Amino acid sequence: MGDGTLPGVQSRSEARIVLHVDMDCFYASCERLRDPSLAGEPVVVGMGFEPGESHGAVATASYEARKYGVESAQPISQALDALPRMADARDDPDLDVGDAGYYRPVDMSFYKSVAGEVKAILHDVADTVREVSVDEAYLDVTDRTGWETVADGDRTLAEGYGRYVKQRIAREVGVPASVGVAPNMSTAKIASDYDKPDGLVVVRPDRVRQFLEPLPVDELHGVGPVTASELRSMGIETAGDLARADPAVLGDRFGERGRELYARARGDDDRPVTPTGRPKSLSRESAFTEPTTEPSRKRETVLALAADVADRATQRGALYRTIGIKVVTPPYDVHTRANSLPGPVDDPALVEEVALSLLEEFEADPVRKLGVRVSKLSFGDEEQTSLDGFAAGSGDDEADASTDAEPRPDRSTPGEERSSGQVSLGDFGSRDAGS
DNA sequence: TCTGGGGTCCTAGGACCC
DNA sequence: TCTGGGGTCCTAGGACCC
Repeated sequence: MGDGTLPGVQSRSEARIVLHVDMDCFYASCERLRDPSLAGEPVVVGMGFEPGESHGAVATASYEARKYGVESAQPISQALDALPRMADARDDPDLDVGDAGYYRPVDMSFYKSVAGEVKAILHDVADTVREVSVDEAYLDVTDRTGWETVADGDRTLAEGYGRYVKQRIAREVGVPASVGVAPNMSTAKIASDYDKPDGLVVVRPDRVRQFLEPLPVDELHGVGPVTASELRSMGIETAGDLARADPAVLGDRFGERGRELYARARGDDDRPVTPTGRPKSLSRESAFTEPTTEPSRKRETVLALAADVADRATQRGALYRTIGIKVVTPPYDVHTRANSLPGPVDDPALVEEVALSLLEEFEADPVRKLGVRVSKLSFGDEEQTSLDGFAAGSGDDEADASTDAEPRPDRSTPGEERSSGQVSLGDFGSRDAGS
């Protein structure tokens, strides 16, 4: 440990510097941004909070609301039991206004606009930014700062940089963030979570192992309830236990993931921070208030979801090669069905048709939730692996690189004459439809 | 925990090909 | 109808994450 105690000096290290930026209860913070009177109040944001709706779940709870036991993913009914609506508390003499909260419906487009301001800062402070979700990103700032300790002893330049990023977000956007700084992604992720909200946790390269050592396994990214309880049954409670376990045994038990977890627990993670990529799939789903058997309701729902997904794909310039559905039957059995096409298309009518035909199998089943998904996406500006000799512009395809907003202009009228310019679809879906 | 919505990655078995 | 191996694609399901 006797490194770099000289004033402002180099303990020269090749270690990377990765920041994980995690916005604190982001949706609630956004709500406070447009309604400052919510500052310091319990705020709950979720689906199903519109007047007249009674099912849905919590997307985000402010830390004040969490004190009452409100958690994200909690059913709305439970949240309301733990923390009544302010409006109800005012009307009801039995309820205490001091123990009530503010409920807001999710307003994604607003949150995205706030997130856009945050992202602009992130791209300004880092060369490489990987956005994981609307409220979370990894940054590689190796070239912008260093692991050198500064004069007063224990602090590093990297810590100052992390503080700077946090403060810029707070000052310029007005929302709090927690930042983790570490030599790799998995440790940075844990660090940002370590002192939420409004945290700044720095894990120097020489302290990674001791930082991870005492953490319960389920705080590792990638360890959920199933893996955690299996690990515990093996006597592995902490990251330290995991780091000392036999990697071969972990490999046998959990496959590739086991070996990966072992490495992460030891602080070994050399995944580079790669820029945010294209989506791999697009989906839309919705739940019924209660399970339904009615075939017509199911079909209508699937049609609406299909139209929605296809529309989003079109807007994002995505072509899809696989169309699938998801059917959740009571108690909570998830079934998926999918069909792949001979080549990528942008064809809303086909999404509806395929989704409906896949649904037929569940005609008689009670269903609590339905979803439609398109996957195997490709994008207009990518190199088009030309399908069965169709060669979308054989010879000179760099010419249409500019048409990325409208990848396949030939596809116009949904319904009639499909596959005019696209790959021929053959008798898609006739697999179980007979003939 | 009686469970919302949008994603990612991994695995396993089968079809099919050489 | 005993049988080899290697590779790819597809589908379904599972675990996990925010």
